[in-house]
Order: sequence, then C-alpha cells, then structure tokens
Amino acid sequence: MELSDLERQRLEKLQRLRARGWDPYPPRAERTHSAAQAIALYEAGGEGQEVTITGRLRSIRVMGKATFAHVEDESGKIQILLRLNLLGEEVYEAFERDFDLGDFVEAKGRLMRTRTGEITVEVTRLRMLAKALTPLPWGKEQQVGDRIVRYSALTDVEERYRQRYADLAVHPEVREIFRIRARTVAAIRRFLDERGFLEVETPILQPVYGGAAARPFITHHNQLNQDLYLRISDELYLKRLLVGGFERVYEIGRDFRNEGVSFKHNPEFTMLEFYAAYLDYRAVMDLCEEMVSTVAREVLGTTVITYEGHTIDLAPPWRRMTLREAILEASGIDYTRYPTADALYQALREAGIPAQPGQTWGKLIDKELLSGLVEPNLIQPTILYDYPRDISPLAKAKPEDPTHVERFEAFIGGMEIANAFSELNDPLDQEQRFLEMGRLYRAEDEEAHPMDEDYIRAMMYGMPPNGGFGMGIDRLVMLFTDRPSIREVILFPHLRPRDTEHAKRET
RNA sequence: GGGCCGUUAGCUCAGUCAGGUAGAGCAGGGGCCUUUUAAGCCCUUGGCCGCAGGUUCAAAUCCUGCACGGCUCACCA
Repeated sequence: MELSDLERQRLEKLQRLRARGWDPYPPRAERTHSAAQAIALYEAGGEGQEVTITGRLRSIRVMGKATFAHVEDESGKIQILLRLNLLGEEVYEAFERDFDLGDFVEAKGRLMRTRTGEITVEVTRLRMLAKALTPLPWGKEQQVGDRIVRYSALTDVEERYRQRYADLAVHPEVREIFRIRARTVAAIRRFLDERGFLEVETPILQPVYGGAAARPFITHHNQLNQDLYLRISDELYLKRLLVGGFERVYEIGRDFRNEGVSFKHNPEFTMLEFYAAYLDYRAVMDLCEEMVSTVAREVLGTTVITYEGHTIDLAPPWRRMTLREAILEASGIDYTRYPTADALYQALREAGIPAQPGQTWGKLIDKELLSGLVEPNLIQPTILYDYPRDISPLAKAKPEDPTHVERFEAFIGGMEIANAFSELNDPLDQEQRFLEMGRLYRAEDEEAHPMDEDYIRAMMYGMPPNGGFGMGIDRLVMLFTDRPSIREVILFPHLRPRDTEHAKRET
C-alpha cells in the first residue's frame, strides 16, 4: 500500500510509540463512562469523581505545559485537560509528539470544570487505544449559538459514499440517519408483530423471478449447473405461504433490480412486503396509513415531517382518489375513453404531452401519465386506487369493471412509497395473465416475464382471498430523514468501480 | 444512452472568462506558551492542476477524446 506523506509521518509516530514501550493497538480498553455519562455524572454532583473515557481525538490545543483536547465517542464529545505536572514528562511528551487527531485514546482522570465553564476530565493516565494512520478528513468546527459550523469537512459526495466509514466518522448527522433507519425497521416489525403477522424469510436466489416488472441479476450455482436469479420481489413466495396455512406473513429484505440508478433507485434496496388473508385492498389502505403514521410517531415523535421544504402530515386519513381521477385532474385526459394504445397515444400527442411511441396502453398510463405527470405532484400522502388490469398481472379484477383491478399505490413527497392489491387467487385467471403479459411484452423482452408454473400449482391448491402490500423502506427513510437521494440512506450505495483500468476492461 | 456542470495540496476552496514562475485557510513539521475551545504568535514541508492527445514560443487555463461524479432527460408493466 502506498502511503502519503501524512501517513508516513504517522507511521513514524507509531514506531516511536512502540520504541517508548507503548502498545499502539492494545487488546482491551477500560472505559467506565461514555462522554455523555461522564458529563451527566458531573452535573449530578460528581465533581472530582474519577472516570475513564475513550474515543477519538477530535481536537487538540497545545498551550505549552498544558493541553486541551476533545475526545469523541458515540455519545458525544468531552474535553480532556493534559497537564505536564500530572502526567509526567514522558507521557506528556509522547502525547505532544506522537498522538494525532483521529487516534482512539483512553483517558482516566477527575471530573472538573474549567475557567470557561466546560466540564473536563483532568487526565492522570493516558493510553493509546488505536493509532489512526490516515488522517480523517474533518475540519474544525465551531459552536455558533446552538448550531455547529464545520470548516472543510468532507463534502465530496463520491468520496463520502466510497469511504462511508470516513463519512460516518466525521459526520454525526450521517450516523443519525442510520439510527433512524434502524428504528424505522424495528417499529415496522413491532407494528406487524402486534397484529399477528409472522416474519418469514424466502429465497433470494430464485430459479424463476417474478412479482414485479424489472430485469433481474443472473447468477449461477456451480454444482447444480443451474442459472439462478436474485429476486426482484418477495411476492410469489410469500403468497405460497398463504396456501400453506399462514394467514398473515411479512418479510423485510433486499430485492435486486438490474436497472438504472437514480435519486430513488438503487440496484439493491430494502422492501417490506406483507400478505393478509381475508383482507381486501381497502383494508390494506387503512393498514398502510396506520402503519406509516404509527411508525413515524414512534421513530420521530410526530407525524408531521419536512421533506424537500414541504411540510407533510402523515396522519390518516390520507387523500384517496382513483387513478383515473388523478390523471384526469393532471392532464385533462380520461384514459378510459381511449381504450387502445394508438388512441391513447394520439390523445397524449393532442394534449401536448410528449410520449415515446410504440408503448403498450398500460405503459402509456403508468409511465407517461402517472409517473410523468401525476406522481411528482403527490406531495401530501395520497392513495391512488383502481389501476388498469393490463399493468397489474397479480391483482384481482374489480367485479363491476373487469378492465380495472383492486390495486392502489401510496405516494408521499412525490415518490411512490407503496404498492398493494387484492391479490389474484384464481389460478386459471393467473395463468391467463402470465400468458397475456408474455404476449404484450414479447416484442421488448421475451425473457422478462416468465411463467412461474410452481406458483400456479400452489394456487391450484386454493389460496384464501388476501390483501398484499409492498413498501420501499429506503424511500420511507428518505422521507423520515429529509434526504433527497436514496444513496444517503443506504450505508454502502452502488458505485462504479473507481479503478480506471478495471472500468476500461468492462467497456 | 443524451444534455448541462464539475474534477487544483490530506480536507475545504481561489486561480480558468482574457494562456506567461501554481495560491489561501485548516491539517502536517519546527519553535514559544500550564484554563484553551475554529486557541494565539513566529517559521515551514507538501501538487502528474482527473487521464491522454492537440493548438501554441508558452496550457491548470484554449480544443478533442476518455474516466469518474453530480444534476437532468430517456429507460426501468
């Protein structure tokens, strides 16, 4: 590994520490208090109490024979005061010469308050816990009122994602995103567990993919000499479980879609899906509203969030309207009056809406009208329901209108958050739908919509009527943390390889 | 894949319009300083200016291509 000048200097310090008889990477620490606990102890009358704190050196201010520094752990920062007469010449000099910002240290001493009023550990014993050879890209920071102003902290978005460890080390607010994410997932589990749902795990490696419209990643099992797909959804396996006698199941897991990357798309993302026997899509709408608002209250303490400058209230009831109404309102087009792809395409052209020719009727509605015109404006929580049958091959038709299905999608902040329907449980109808999909999309990609015969077989045994629901966890966390990009809420988002030689070989 | 913008020291950024010895702050190194907190003061190291070509007496700067990133459009039932 090639070292920079700064890294070489730090390596010399490490070697010097060893020469002084210090272990720069000791196996154990002896922490008695976190920074926050130590401060709380002082405030509870603990002046003069002895504590041992640990963490990263975050700032150092040398004043000659006394030095102030801040040590940061996960709970926050605490100031330490190192004095020559307390530590002795040898230790004090070792600190001055061989300790750097970013090093993990352990400091033992009595709690005191400095002349300027800051609670401080007056150190009597100092140890190195882990020498940092590469300097962290953090600048100084300053408290201005109750805000912290940071100077020259890491801002390059690419570097932040590529070296997320450094991003996290330097930015407490980035760590907070992932705490909120963890609490969100935990709250969803609690919500569903309390309502009788069973958490299950279904295959990620699947011989036939399905349950969504997306291109899969393909992989291979060597010993079986079998091509496998990384799942694009959990749906078809979860519904098999309803056949098996479980009435309410859910899974929170990773799905993989071999498609474009955008502010709301990552090739792997986290999806919640649940299926509940004897519920229809109306009941699932209620459950959706209740779940999102309950989770928000538990995680954020409120149902009112700010997203991209908008104030959004997640409390039920949400606005509900049919997809047809929403499109009519946004475009003036009643798509039910144009029952063929050609007619609808003409109507779009006449309305001045640019659209790619050669798309199916369903795609024109879904892509051009819904995604293009309606979705970006659905800022407040909105449920659109009753979707065209053609774009919903797994949903049950409306009894009074066979051209539409009992399906809804929920939108918040201009993003699709959830997709749900009264699940199709008629095996013969389901088989027809698969065949239709195959016909409709054969022109584009024959392989993209395979028939899952085992799924049909499962349904042949009888599947109770049920409501199903899928929600993008990443997008929900974007809303909860007011982040404009899905990459901000994924610890290690997908990036191109940096190695340019490698990139050249790929192309 | 298209368009626009970006890539300069470890970090944050000037310098590019109008070609002429590569800069600042912080970090780092050497000093002074036993209550500082973006500590301060003096001195100081550090650069393939993303990569490769081209134009020119001369290129961080102009031109072309490429790589990576951001935004955006397209694609993604």
